[in-house]
Amino acid sequence: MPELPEVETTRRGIEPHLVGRRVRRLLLRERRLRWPVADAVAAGLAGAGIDGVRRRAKYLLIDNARGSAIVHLGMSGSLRVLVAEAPVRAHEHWDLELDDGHVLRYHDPRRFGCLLWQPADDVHPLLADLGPEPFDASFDGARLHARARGRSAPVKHFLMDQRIVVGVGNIYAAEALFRAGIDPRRAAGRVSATRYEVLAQAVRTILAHAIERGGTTLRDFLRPDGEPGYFEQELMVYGRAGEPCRICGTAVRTAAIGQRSSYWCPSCQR
DNA sequence: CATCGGACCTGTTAGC
DNA sequence: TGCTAACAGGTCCGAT
Repeated sequence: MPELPEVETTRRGIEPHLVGRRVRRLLLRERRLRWPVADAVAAGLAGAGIDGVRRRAKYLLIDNARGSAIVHLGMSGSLRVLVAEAPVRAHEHWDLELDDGHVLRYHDPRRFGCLLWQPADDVHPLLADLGPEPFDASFDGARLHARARGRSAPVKHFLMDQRIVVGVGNIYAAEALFRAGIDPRRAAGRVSATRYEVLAQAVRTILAHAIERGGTTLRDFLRPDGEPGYFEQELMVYGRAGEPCRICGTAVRTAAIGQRSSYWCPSCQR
């Protein structure tokens, strides 16, 4: 589910409810997420005031003076702010109980997400090798072109590599490559510097627009207020196999690229 | 180092 | 209508 726009939408939704609040405790119903939830997380959070809610790549960081809780939503995770009495549904694996009677509740049927603890002044290994944020100045076509040199893997796969640039997953890789007019199967090393400049801008444009729309809801993504995201209505190729390209009318193609389903317009993308 | 396949899970949908 | 297989937004890890 969640790529950068969904995670950022989640961050913006929960931040005003969390910052300045004190955590009563972490209520864990199921520790078996991507990695077992360590006792250090509850110990790090309990009793401390929340200073901020940040996003790095597709990770959310809930900060206090002792460190940060790291949340990843995996494929099917979502967070909502609810009153503490709200009935618990299936797959709601933990609650962060706040001092104002609300809880931050985590829902994740597939349990590919995680909840980790990062002590202050420490960088968790998962965050150590991440590439630049798409909206940072260090992300540009020149960097993409340089890193792609000699790579034979498809450019779509390259764009989804979080060491190259963070936040781009299967949906937005397809959409950005469509916008840039690049065939997703093309070898990363065989895309020109000029076209990488176009692609970098396309990534920023697509992600920014998706954030404005509250992300993409395909099946179960919900914003923290329970509303779906509305970017699905604006998808140009993702999930549109056989349907006419919105630009030229050619049937949108689909095929697996690196084990992931991909969609593109064979006429607009070369 | 780059690339590939498998692994982790459950729910929904497509196809017979 | 019912059963089964395929597939789903992520990404780590080990083998090659």
